Amino acid sequence: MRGTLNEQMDTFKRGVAEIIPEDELVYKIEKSIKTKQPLNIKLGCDPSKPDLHIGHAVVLNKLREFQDFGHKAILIIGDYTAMIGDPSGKKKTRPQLSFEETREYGKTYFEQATKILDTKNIEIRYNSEWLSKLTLADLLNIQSKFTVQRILERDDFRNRLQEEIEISMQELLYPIMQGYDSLVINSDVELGGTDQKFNNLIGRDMQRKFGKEPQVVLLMPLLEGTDGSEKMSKSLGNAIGICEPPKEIYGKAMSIPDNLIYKYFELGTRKSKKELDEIKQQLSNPTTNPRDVKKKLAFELVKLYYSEEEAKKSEEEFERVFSKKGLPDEIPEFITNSSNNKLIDILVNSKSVESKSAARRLIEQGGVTIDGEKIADVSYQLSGKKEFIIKAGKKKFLKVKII
RNA sequence: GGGUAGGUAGCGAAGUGGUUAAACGCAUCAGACUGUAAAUCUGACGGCUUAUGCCUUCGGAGGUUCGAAUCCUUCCCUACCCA
Repeated sequence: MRGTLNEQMDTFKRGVAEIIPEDELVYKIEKSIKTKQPLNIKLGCDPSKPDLHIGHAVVLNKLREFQDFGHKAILIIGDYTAMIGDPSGKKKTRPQLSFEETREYGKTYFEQATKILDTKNIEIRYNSEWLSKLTLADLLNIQSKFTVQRILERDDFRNRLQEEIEISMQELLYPIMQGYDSLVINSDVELGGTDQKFNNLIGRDMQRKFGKEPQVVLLMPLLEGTDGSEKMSKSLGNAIGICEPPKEIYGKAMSIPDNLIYKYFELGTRKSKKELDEIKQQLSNPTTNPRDVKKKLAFELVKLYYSEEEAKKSEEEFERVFSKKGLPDEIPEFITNSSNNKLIDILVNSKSVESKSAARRLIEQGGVTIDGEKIADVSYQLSGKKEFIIKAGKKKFLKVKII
């Protein structure tokens, strides 16, 4: 254990949306320092989508901070609950996963999460360990502590009720099961996004109803995706995955709207309070081009998940390809023979576009260049050389070799 | 069990016998402008050997019709109300 109460609280409060209740967290930390006992910090993980993005990283970063002060991270892989589907923020019922799938995804989750977490001070638990053993009588006993009204208070449910969108019985049970996890592992603090507030509070209730000291709920803001409006999520296509290639991370970070730069710094990186203040100041200075601050952000993110070297490379390529309209250093090759040298076919056969109609559209709209020259002729054929560089749309490059 | 309203392209939502590959909005893609921003403007947005041509699409299957997303039969699914 290390760190004073103030050091810990300062760190833990950074970037946080809500601590319920804060004075209990103070109490728990004081107790922990006095008894030299680390706190149990719970984080529930939904293994249904094993591609972690920097939205997930927000909470993982916070968990890492707790670890850095010596507290114990307990990752609950919700393999059992994933078979039900978490209704959080969803208007529709999620697809259910098989037991095998959730196990496999859980493993992937852990592998990716350790890009952020300290592997030493961590405990991984699958909630099937206890949930699968519950008898109907156990479940009835747990359920008897809660009322239908209490569960329906949740705004997801309320909204769906109002909008006449189905809610399945098992979804209703989801918060109960998740809350039960807290009881079993004796969590002192549960981390989550603000969308997890209800679930996490049920955990608090659960512990209290069973005579345990209730957990503190610490909620992190949700990070908007690259589109700047929706919450970051892979299915919305606005996520920056932490396992994506460095150039992708860099490029995607550059595409976020300016007003999110600070938030990304605050929630997505490990910058200190002082550094954050500097960034804030730079951004408010009218002579600063926000692009330059954004470049730092993009650099920082690549550095965080890869290395400084990769970050430099990504930055160089970004400048070359997009600022100077040059070529990336790796271009996929496509080899074709001279009897099939129609541009439109090459675009389709190399899977650069989805269909022939799409290829035609792209050409007609001026989105295709060959060796830097715009081609507007749909029936264009490559000839005269053995090698061509085709650019289709904004991001797709193709090196065509004719044999 | 009874009643009512529904199921249309990635999503939302028009259309209720023909000029409908299906209005409109969102999302997406491309172009212009740029900082691969954002905003804005323009265009595209089922597929095909580009054709004022063909094929596939309006929950599934069958039927009526010269012609169906639209009418009929049947099946499946959802919500709401009553019990």
